[in-house]
Amino acid sequence: MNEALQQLPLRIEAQKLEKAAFILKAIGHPIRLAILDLLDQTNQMHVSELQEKLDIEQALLSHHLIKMKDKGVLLAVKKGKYIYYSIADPSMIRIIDCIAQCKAL
Amino acid sequence: MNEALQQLPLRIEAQKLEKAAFILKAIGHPIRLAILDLLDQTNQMHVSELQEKLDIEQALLSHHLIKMKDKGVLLAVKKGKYIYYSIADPSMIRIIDCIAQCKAL
DNA sequence: ACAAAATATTAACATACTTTTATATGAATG
DNA sequence: CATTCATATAAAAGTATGTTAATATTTTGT
Repeated sequence: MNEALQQLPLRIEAQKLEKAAFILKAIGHPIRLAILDLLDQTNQMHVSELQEKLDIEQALLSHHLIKMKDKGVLLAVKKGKYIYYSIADPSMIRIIDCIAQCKAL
Repeated sequence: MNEALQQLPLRIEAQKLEKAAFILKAIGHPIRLAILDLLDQTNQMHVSELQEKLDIEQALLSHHLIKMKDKGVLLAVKKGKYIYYSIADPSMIRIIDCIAQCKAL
């Protein structure tokens, strides 16, 4: 990203812009938003539970979960057979709430 | 997107998920967030003003503006020589504020 | 140890996004 | 009316993303 953005009269600093864009890109997909919505409600769920709710291919769900985990959006904790996913950062929920309440959508 | 999502116990309905994802994808880029930040502060700006602030290629800026306009994020009004862009929906600003204030970023 | 269940990994493909360079359009001005 | 300024469009190239299908890994129960 452009260096010059560093000295701009933006309310959001360049580094934050990068991070925000990174997060938005990481969650900007219907399946991912659905996952976040479910995890926000239930605190945590394992993959099979999510798969049942979402009714999508196992590999596809796994892919989305891992991508979000890799990008720091989700946490994964293995408990025996299952892997429980949860939302990494509570402030993430505010973005989701914001979307959920956004009348424009 | 998966039909079955329609009957899910999600707080956010399937259609809203699609729209939200669409918007998030449309704004999930550092340059676009910077544009939104500037437009939010100034209400409206024409392309040259934005270009000066952002210091990026004219064609690149034009591309981002038009994409956001096509996706309903921005409005464009031609006044003689200039084209003024503004944020289409005020509730969009809440998402941006949310991002700006998000400590996690 | 074996089979089944839960999840990840890989490869392949299609599609979409970002950027650059070059060119076109249309409005304003001397 | 020719030029300059503001902006868009097009083409090309590189990169990233989403999806499917097939296979592998790990854990559990028998």
